[in-house]
Amino acid sequence: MGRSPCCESEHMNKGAWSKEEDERLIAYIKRHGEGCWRSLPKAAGLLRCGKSCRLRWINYLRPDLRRGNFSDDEDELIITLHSLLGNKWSLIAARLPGRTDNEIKNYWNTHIKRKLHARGIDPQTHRPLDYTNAAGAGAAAICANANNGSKKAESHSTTYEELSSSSSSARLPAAAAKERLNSFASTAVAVREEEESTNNSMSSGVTTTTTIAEEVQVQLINNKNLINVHKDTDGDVDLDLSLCLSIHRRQTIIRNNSTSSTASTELLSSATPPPANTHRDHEVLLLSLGFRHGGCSAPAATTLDLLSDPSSPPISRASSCWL
DNA sequence: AAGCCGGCCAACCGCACGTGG
DNA sequence: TCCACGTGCGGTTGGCCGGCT
Repeated sequence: MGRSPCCESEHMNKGAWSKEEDERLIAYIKRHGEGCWRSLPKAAGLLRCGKSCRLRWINYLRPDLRRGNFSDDEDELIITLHSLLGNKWSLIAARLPGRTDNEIKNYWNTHIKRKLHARGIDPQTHRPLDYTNAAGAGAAAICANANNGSKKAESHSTTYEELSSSSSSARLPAAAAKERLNSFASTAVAVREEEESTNNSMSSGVTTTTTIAEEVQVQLINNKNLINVHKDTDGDVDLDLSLCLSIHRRQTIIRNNSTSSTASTELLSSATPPPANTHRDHEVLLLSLGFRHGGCSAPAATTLDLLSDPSSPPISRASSCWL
């Protein structure tokens, strides 16, 4: 069953790489760039499978790698990101320039786990060890789900009901989440107002449909996309993830250029549309907004609804896994 | 000095995903 | 829609090394 291994040939080298192999690989990639890993070994004259070459390059030979000990700041960042993302090492590595997923994974298993145990914290659940032991099946199920990123099939079935029916400490921090989202929506409005005040005429124009008072609706037409932030009169907030990504980028650009309105305008005009890999960008965006990952990935172009009260009717969308 | 043991980490393995035919 | 293929990801393995007895 399945495909035969890529390196089934008996004539392939395995195990540690020699200096000569490293040099060959580096020289080849310098000349031809990364990619086409399957055909690379033959072209580079290496008796290795493509996977092995890719791994060696990414984890060891890449020039932008940052070797050496992890700093305390990196430790804390890894712990924080792990509490948000679970064992999504590649996502965590993406937030630590120069570090690889493999390196972080190893570091987690050999250092940080012990460090957290010493602090009395369960490294999987990020809860106090005594609490974790007594938390019951509900919380355990959620934590297991949160740390089961690679086994995706069932995680999308997680419902608000399931989350809120588990132990009280595992319940959604609905009020806090709502507050964060409201804050983000307000900032989005501020961005719109700033754009209007600068009276810029960029091609990705801005249209306003309502006032800010009770109902906020921001529509930013960014190249081919429409950004929609909607705040109901009862305080619930909806926003389209793929599109608030653009808002987020605009915010960043504006912050970085707050001293020069001209520069802001120019940069805003060149703001890029959401990338192809929106799935991952949604996760990064939500993290940056302060949301906690609850076990599944945000699907592309979905809408995030936050309910103001845990007693509200359950939602069964995948997006409900963002807490 | 020799043997044992545990930590560390590079590398491997199997599976899932995205894409193109 | 299905399948094959290339690639990426997370879990696991195994060899090396240093400390301890």
